[in-house]
Amino acid sequence: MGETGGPATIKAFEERLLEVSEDLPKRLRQCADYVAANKDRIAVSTVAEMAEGAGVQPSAFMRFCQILGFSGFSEMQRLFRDSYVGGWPDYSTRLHHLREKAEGSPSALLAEFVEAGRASLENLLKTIEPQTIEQAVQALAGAHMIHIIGLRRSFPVASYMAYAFEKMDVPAMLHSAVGRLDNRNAIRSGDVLLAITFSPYSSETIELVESVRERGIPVVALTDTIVSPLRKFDAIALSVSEVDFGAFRSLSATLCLAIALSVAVGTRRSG
Amino acid sequence: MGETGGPATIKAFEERLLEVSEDLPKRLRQCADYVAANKDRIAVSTVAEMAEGAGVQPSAFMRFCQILGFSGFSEMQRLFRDSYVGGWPDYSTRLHHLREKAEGSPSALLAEFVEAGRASLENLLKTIEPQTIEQAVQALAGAHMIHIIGLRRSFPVASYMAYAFEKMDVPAMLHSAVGRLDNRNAIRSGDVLLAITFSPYSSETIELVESVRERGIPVVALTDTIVSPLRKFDAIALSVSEVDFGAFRSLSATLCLAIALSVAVGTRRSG
DNA sequence: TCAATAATAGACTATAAATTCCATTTTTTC
DNA sequence: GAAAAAATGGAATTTATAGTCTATTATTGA
Repeated sequence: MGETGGPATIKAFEERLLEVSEDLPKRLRQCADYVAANKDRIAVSTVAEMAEGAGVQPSAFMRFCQILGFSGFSEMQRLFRDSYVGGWPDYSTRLHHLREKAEGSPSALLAEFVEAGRASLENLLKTIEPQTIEQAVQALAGAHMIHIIGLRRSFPVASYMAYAFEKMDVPAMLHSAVGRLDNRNAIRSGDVLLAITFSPYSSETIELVESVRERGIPVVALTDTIVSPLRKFDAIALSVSEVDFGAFRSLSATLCLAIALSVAVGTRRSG
Repeated sequence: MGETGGPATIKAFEERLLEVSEDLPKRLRQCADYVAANKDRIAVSTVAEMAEGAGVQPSAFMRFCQILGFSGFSEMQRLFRDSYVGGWPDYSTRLHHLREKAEGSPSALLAEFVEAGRASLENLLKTIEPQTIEQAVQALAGAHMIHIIGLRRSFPVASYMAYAFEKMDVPAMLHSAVGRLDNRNAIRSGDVLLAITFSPYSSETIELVESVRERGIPVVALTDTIVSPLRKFDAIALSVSEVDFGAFRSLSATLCLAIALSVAVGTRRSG
């Protein structure tokens, strides 16, 4: 195994990866993406594992290693094994460390939000009732068109769901109130409204829900707490309580629920 | 490969090591001493290497592993490898399988996303470098105006940051490409561009970054992995790797970083 | 010192992993 | 739209590595 001209340092490796990954055929690009996102795995995985992770055949992964300039996987792995600095402290130690260190520093802040996010996620699983999601999925999957509304702090959630539905060929429309245009007449019988709102609840959203319910159109709501004003309108309500830190919340749990709901609806429709 | 009763955690391993190493014959004691001092090497070494390090024969090292309660070296190594890649057991493939089977009630799907979100958050803490966030905060806090761009899947993140900045009275402008309006001339000297993009990278974002960098305006980037095209443009890049489900990710980690960054900038400015 | 016991080294075998090769499919080019 | 080139998947092959077995050496106690 003589020296082949592969990258000799992690830095050189990264540069080479960047340089090479410009135009790469499909499978090899998958390798590049997976490797970029999981560099740390190289040292402790087999080709087969890496290949599976990247969603390709082991032979494809081998070719990828060679394109990078190595003689094969083993040589590439050696680079990572040699520069491996293991013994990272575990999550809770790191968290503690970050929190203590320079209170108010950006990374201490990050640690707080990460912790809040984790707590929220845990809580989400505990509080969500399977049958309620099931109802929501059923309603949304049967809709001609899904109308999504969510303003201010809920707008990110609304826009992400709109994106997800679009990707899965589910007919959906985002009511974004751009230019104060009101599209409520686009909501027709057979459609469903998906309303997302958190305290303080936007009046626009509440109003839309109210007017739509009067016309007998089903509403699925993503909201917080059980006292949400949306409860009055007999909607299928999924409530998420997000742990907040300061005035802001990380939205981790909300988005998790949102994306799970979207994917469930998407697969239900095509299935 | 049946379950052998070896230590199941690093902690248990350490206890067992301590307990055992009281009275051990010469060679086995060498093993114990070497392992105690080089626990991190176990994950990336072969028996032969470990044995050489300890100054014993491979077979002696094997016996040592068995005394610790493992079936052999491989089993002991697995403990260290698994704990290194930390609760991130091949989510991409797990979720992939889940989708293929289209099996999975909505709540099972939710559980998967929650689990993926949790792992992503842990990983975020592990990979983010405090000094890079610090740089980003500094750049953003010193800007006259923060211009935010993030399209498609990144749009939720962009819009949430715009919302957060607004709430904290930080001058910020969201470039949303509504109506294909191009606002690039609004970006002036003294401003900073905050670009958010994830694979597949929107060409609009890349182009904007490129044109802005040519004018010498600083760019802070929120992106995934090191192969992101934004790397080329010498931006302050914060990379988050998030587990995805086909085209979707729960964005938990990304939003956590985004909100932490926003709040840090907000307090830095008013402080 | 001698027997009995335990420990060790080194060779041997089984196994798992890396790597290569080629038929098949996909993409490009004319 | 056909021919050429490139990319891919999967099986076959080779190599490296873990794990086992046994003869030899050290250690202990009488």
